[in-house]
Amino acid sequence: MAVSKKEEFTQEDIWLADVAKALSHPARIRILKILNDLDSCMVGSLVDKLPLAQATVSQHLKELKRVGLIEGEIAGPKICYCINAKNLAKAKTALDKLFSKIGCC
Amino acid sequence: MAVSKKEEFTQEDIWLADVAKALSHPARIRILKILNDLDSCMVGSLVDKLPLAQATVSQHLKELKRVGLIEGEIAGPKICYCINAKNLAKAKTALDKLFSKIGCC
DNA sequence: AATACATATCGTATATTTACGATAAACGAT
DNA sequence: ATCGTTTATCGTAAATATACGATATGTATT
Repeated sequence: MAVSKKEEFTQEDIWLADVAKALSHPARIRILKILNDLDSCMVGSLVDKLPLAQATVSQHLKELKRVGLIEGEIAGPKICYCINAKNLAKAKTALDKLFSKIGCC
Repeated sequence: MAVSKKEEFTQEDIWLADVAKALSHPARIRILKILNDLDSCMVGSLVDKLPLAQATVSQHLKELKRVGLIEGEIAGPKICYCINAKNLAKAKTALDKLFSKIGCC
Protein backbone atom coordinates (compact mmCIF):
# COMPACT_ATOMS: atom_id res chain seq x y z
CA MET A 1 0.00 0.00 0.00
CA ALA A 2 1.23 3.47 -0.67
CA VAL A 3 0.84 4.77 2.88
CA SER A 4 -1.13 3.43 5.82
CA LYS A 5 -4.23 5.41 6.73
CA LYS A 6 -4.70 3.75 10.09
CA GLU A 7 -3.69 6.87 12.02
CA GLU A 8 -6.66 8.73 10.60
CA PHE A 9 -9.10 6.89 12.86
CA THR A 10 -9.88 7.35 16.55
CA GLN A 11 -7.55 5.95 19.21
CA GLU A 12 -10.36 3.68 20.40
CA ASP A 13 -10.92 2.19 16.95
CA ILE A 14 -7.18 1.80 16.36
CA TRP A 15 -6.77 0.05 19.70
CA LEU A 16 -9.72 -2.28 19.17
CA ALA A 17 -8.46 -3.19 15.68
CA ASP A 18 -5.04 -3.85 17.18
CA VAL A 19 -6.44 -6.24 19.78
CA ALA A 20 -8.39 -8.00 17.02
CA LYS A 21 -5.18 -8.26 15.00
CA ALA A 22 -3.52 -10.01 17.93
CA LEU A 23 -6.37 -12.53 17.86
CA SER A 24 -6.27 -12.98 14.08
CA HIS A 25 -4.19 -16.16 13.91
CA PRO A 26 -5.36 -19.60 15.06
CA ALA A 27 -2.03 -20.21 16.83
CA ARG A 28 -2.64 -17.19 19.04
CA ILE A 29 -6.24 -18.22 19.73
CA ARG A 30 -4.89 -21.63 20.72
CA ILE A 31 -2.24 -20.10 22.97
CA LEU A 32 -4.85 -18.04 24.80
CA LYS A 33 -7.05 -21.11 25.28
CA ILE A 34 -4.11 -23.13 26.62
CA LEU A 35 -3.14 -20.37 29.05
CA ASN A 36 -6.76 -20.11 30.07
CA ASP A 37 -6.90 -23.84 30.85
CA LEU A 38 -3.51 -24.20 32.51
CA ASP A 39 -3.35 -20.82 34.25
CA SER A 40 0.26 -20.54 33.16
CA CYS A 41 2.63 -22.30 30.84
CA MET A 42 6.31 -22.41 29.90
CA VAL A 43 7.24 -21.58 26.31
CA GLY A 44 8.68 -25.04 25.71
CA SER A 45 5.41 -26.59 26.72
CA LEU A 46 3.53 -24.34 24.31
CA VAL A 47 5.92 -25.27 21.52
CA ASP A 48 5.14 -28.96 22.23
CA LYS A 49 1.42 -28.28 21.92
CA LEU A 50 1.61 -26.32 18.67
CA PRO A 51 2.56 -27.38 15.11
CA LEU A 52 5.09 -24.57 14.83
CA ALA A 53 8.81 -24.03 15.34
CA GLN A 54 10.08 -22.47 18.54
CA ALA A 55 11.02 -19.22 16.80
CA THR A 56 7.52 -18.91 15.37
CA VAL A 57 5.83 -19.56 18.71
CA SER A 58 8.06 -16.92 20.28
CA GLN A 59 6.95 -14.49 17.60
CA HIS A 60 3.26 -15.19 18.29
CA LEU A 61 3.84 -14.73 22.03
CA LYS A 62 5.47 -11.40 21.30
CA GLU A 63 2.40 -10.25 19.39
CA LEU A 64 0.05 -11.23 22.23
CA LYS A 65 2.37 -9.51 24.72
CA ARG A 66 2.50 -6.38 22.53
CA VAL A 67 -1.21 -5.70 23.04
CA GLY A 68 -1.06 -6.76 26.68
CA LEU A 69 -3.24 -9.87 26.48
CA ILE A 70 -0.54 -12.01 28.08
CA GLU A 71 2.55 -11.44 30.17
CA GLY A 72 5.70 -13.43 30.83
CA GLU A 73 7.49 -13.92 34.09
CA ILE A 74 11.05 -15.19 34.34
CA ALA A 75 11.15 -18.50 36.20
CA GLY A 76 14.77 -19.53 36.42
CA PRO A 77 16.02 -20.32 32.96
CA LYS A 78 12.45 -20.62 31.69
CA ILE A 79 9.71 -18.07 31.14
CA CYS A 80 6.20 -18.55 32.43
CA TYR A 81 3.42 -16.95 30.40
CA CYS A 82 -0.05 -16.22 31.65
CA ILE A 83 -3.10 -14.23 30.63
CA ASN A 84 -3.34 -10.61 31.71
CA ALA A 85 -6.88 -10.70 33.08
CA LYS A 86 -7.21 -6.94 33.39
CA ASN A 87 -6.45 -6.23 29.74
CA LEU A 88 -8.47 -9.22 28.59
CA ALA A 89 -11.46 -7.80 30.48
CA LYS A 90 -10.90 -4.42 28.87
CA ALA A 91 -10.89 -6.01 25.42
CA LYS A 92 -13.98 -8.04 26.26
CA THR A 93 -15.88 -4.93 27.30
CA ALA A 94 -14.93 -3.04 24.14
CA LEU A 95 -15.88 -5.95 21.89
CA ASP A 96 -19.16 -6.45 23.76
CA LYS A 97 -20.00 -2.85 23.05
CA LEU A 98 -19.20 -3.29 19.38
CA PHE A 99 -21.34 -6.41 19.27
CA SER A 100 -24.31 -4.91 21.07
CA LYS A 101 -26.42 -4.84 17.91
CA ILE A 102 -29.58 -6.88 18.36
CA GLY A 103 -31.96 -5.97 15.55
CA CYS A 104 -31.12 -6.18 11.87
CA CYS A 105 -31.94 -4.94 8.36
CA MET B 1 6.23 -17.44 4.93
CA ALA B 2 7.16 -20.69 3.30
CA VAL B 3 3.79 -22.36 3.75
CA SER B 4 0.83 -21.42 5.92
CA LYS B 5 0.22 -23.66 8.93
CA LYS B 6 -3.23 -22.30 9.63
CA GLU B 7 -4.98 -25.48 8.47
CA GLU B 8 -3.29 -27.42 11.24
CA PHE B 9 -5.58 -25.94 13.88
CA THR B 10 -9.20 -26.74 14.75
CA GLN B 11 -12.02 -25.37 12.61
CA GLU B 12 -13.28 -23.43 15.63
CA ASP B 13 -9.92 -21.71 16.17
CA ILE B 14 -9.51 -21.00 12.46
CA TRP B 15 -12.98 -19.49 12.29
CA LEU B 16 -12.50 -17.33 15.39
CA ALA B 17 -9.14 -16.08 14.09
CA ASP B 18 -10.82 -15.29 10.79
CA VAL B 19 -13.52 -13.21 12.45
CA ALA B 20 -10.82 -11.39 14.42
CA LYS B 21 -8.94 -10.76 11.19
CA ALA B 22 -12.05 -9.11 9.76
CA LEU B 23 -12.04 -6.79 12.78
CA SER B 24 -8.33 -6.06 12.58
CA HIS B 25 -8.47 -2.76 10.72
CA PRO B 26 -9.82 0.51 12.20
CA ALA B 27 -11.75 1.23 9.00
CA ARG B 28 -13.71 -2.00 9.44
CA ILE B 29 -14.34 -1.29 13.14
CA ARG B 30 -15.63 2.14 12.08
CA ILE B 31 -17.87 0.62 9.40
CA LEU B 32 -19.44 -1.76 11.92
CA LYS B 33 -20.05 1.11 14.35
CA ILE B 34 -21.65 3.22 11.62
CA LEU B 35 -23.90 0.35 10.54
CA ASN B 36 -24.76 -0.24 14.18
CA ASP B 37 -25.80 3.38 14.62
CA LEU B 38 -27.62 3.86 11.33
CA ASP B 39 -29.10 0.36 10.97
CA SER B 40 -28.15 0.44 7.31
CA CYS B 41 -26.07 2.57 5.00
CA MET B 42 -25.31 3.02 1.31
CA VAL B 43 -21.72 2.53 0.18
CA GLY B 44 -21.42 6.12 -1.03
CA SER B 45 -22.40 7.35 2.41
CA LEU B 46 -19.76 5.14 4.01
CA VAL B 47 -17.14 6.48 1.60
CA ASP B 48 -18.07 10.01 2.68
CA LYS B 49 -17.59 9.10 6.33
CA LEU B 50 -14.19 7.40 5.88
CA PRO B 51 -10.77 8.81 4.89
CA LEU B 52 -10.38 6.23 2.13
CA ALA B 53 -10.99 5.93 -1.59
CA GLN B 54 -14.12 4.21 -2.88
CA ALA B 55 -12.17 1.18 -4.10
CA THR B 56 -10.59 0.74 -0.68
CA VAL B 57 -13.91 0.99 1.16
CA SER B 58 -15.37 -1.59 -1.20
CA GLN B 59 -12.46 -3.89 -0.38
CA HIS B 60 -13.07 -3.50 3.38
CA LEU B 61 -16.79 -4.21 2.90
CA LYS B 62 -15.88 -7.35 1.00
CA GLU B 63 -13.77 -8.56 3.91
CA LEU B 64 -16.58 -7.98 6.43
CA LYS B 65 -19.02 -9.70 4.08
CA ARG B 66 -16.64 -12.64 3.64
CA VAL B 67 -16.93 -13.63 7.30
CA GLY B 68 -20.64 -12.83 7.35
CA LEU B 69 -20.58 -9.88 9.75
CA ILE B 70 -22.43 -7.68 7.27
CA GLU B 71 -24.59 -8.18 4.24
CA GLY B 72 -25.51 -6.03 1.27
CA GLU B 73 -28.88 -5.67 -0.37
CA ILE B 74 -29.37 -4.16 -3.79
CA ALA B 75 -31.48 -1.02 -3.57
CA GLY B 76 -31.96 0.26 -7.08
CA PRO B 77 -28.63 1.46 -8.40
CA LYS B 78 -27.22 1.54 -4.87
CA ILE B 79 -26.35 -1.15 -2.36
CA CYS B 80 -27.52 -1.04 1.22
CA TYR B 81 -25.28 -2.67 3.78
CA CYS B 82 -26.31 -3.75 7.24
CA ILE B 83 -25.05 -5.87 10.10
CA ASN B 84 -25.84 -9.57 10.10
CA ALA B 85 -27.07 -9.82 13.67
CA LYS B 86 -27.10 -13.61 13.74
CA ASN B 87 -23.44 -13.99 12.81
CA LEU B 88 -22.43 -11.08 15.00
CA ALA B 89 -24.09 -12.83 17.94
CA LYS B 90 -22.27 -16.05 17.10
CA ALA B 91 -18.95 -14.19 17.07
CA LYS B 92 -19.81 -12.45 20.34
CA THR B 93 -20.55 -15.75 22.03
CA ALA B 94 -17.30 -17.33 20.84
CA LEU B 95 -15.24 -14.33 21.92
CA ASP B 96 -16.99 -14.21 25.29
CA LYS B 97 -16.01 -17.81 25.86
CA LEU B 98 -12.40 -17.04 24.94
CA PHE B 99 -12.43 -14.08 27.29
CA SER B 100 -14.00 -15.90 30.21
CA LYS B 101 -10.76 -15.95 32.19
CA ILE B 102 -11.19 -14.15 35.50
CA GLY B 103 -8.23 -15.00 37.70
CA CYS B 104 -4.60 -14.48 36.74
CA CYS B 105 -1.02 -15.52 37.39
C1' DA C 1 -30.10 3.15 -26.79
C1' DA C 2 -27.50 6.78 -24.62
C1' DT C 3 -26.40 8.88 -20.37
C1' DA C 4 -25.49 9.35 -15.62
C1' DC C 5 -24.62 7.33 -11.37
C1' DA C 6 -23.22 3.71 -7.89
C1' DT C 7 -20.42 -0.02 -6.79
C1' DA C 8 -17.30 -3.92 -7.74
C1' DT C 9 -13.24 -5.63 -9.72
C1' DC C 10 -8.60 -5.41 -11.86
C1' DG C 11 -3.90 -4.21 -11.88
C1' DT C 12 -0.27 -2.81 -9.26
C1' DA C 13 2.94 -0.86 -5.74
C1' DT C 14 4.27 -1.10 -1.13
C1' DA C 15 3.86 -2.70 3.68
C1' DT C 16 3.18 -6.21 6.85
C1' DT C 17 2.74 -10.99 8.43
C1' DT C 18 4.14 -15.66 8.79
C1' DA C 19 7.46 -19.16 9.06
C1' DC C 20 11.91 -21.13 10.06
C1' DG C 21 16.99 -21.96 10.65
C1' DA C 22 20.77 -19.92 12.81
C1' DT C 23 22.52 -17.44 16.37
C1' DA C 24 22.63 -14.73 20.57
C1' DA C 25 21.47 -14.05 25.37
C1' DA C 26 20.36 -15.48 29.97
C1' DC C 27 20.33 -18.70 33.58
C1' DG C 28 21.38 -22.87 36.55
C1' DA C 29 24.30 -26.57 37.40
C1' DT C 30 28.65 -28.85 37.42
C1' DA D 1 34.57 -20.69 33.98
C1' DT D 2 32.27 -24.02 31.00
C1' DC D 3 28.27 -26.58 29.59
C1' DG D 4 23.52 -27.60 28.71
C1' DT D 5 18.99 -25.74 28.57
C1' DT D 6 15.56 -22.27 27.45
C1' DT D 7 13.90 -18.43 25.02
C1' DA D 8 14.48 -14.21 22.18
C1' DT D 9 16.23 -12.08 18.18
C1' DC D 10 18.19 -11.82 13.44
C1' DG D 11 18.05 -12.65 8.67
C1' DT D 12 15.33 -13.96 5.04
C1' DA D 13 11.80 -15.88 1.82
C1' DA D 14 7.16 -16.20 0.60
C1' DA D 15 2.31 -14.97 1.43
C1' DT D 16 -1.08 -11.70 2.44
C1' DA D 17 -3.04 -7.04 3.32
C1' DT D 18 -3.64 -2.22 2.19
C1' DA D 19 -4.34 1.50 -0.84
C1' DC D 20 -5.66 3.68 -5.07
C1' DG D 21 -6.50 4.80 -10.10
C1' DA D 22 -8.63 2.89 -13.91
C1' DT D 23 -12.05 0.23 -15.68
C1' DA D 24 -16.03 -2.85 -15.83
C1' DT D 25 -20.73 -3.81 -14.43
C1' DG D 26 -25.29 -2.91 -13.35
C1' DT D 27 -29.34 0.07 -12.74
C1' DA D 28 -32.47 3.96 -13.40
C1' DT D 29 -33.60 7.89 -16.19
C1' DT D 30 -34.27 10.38 -20.31
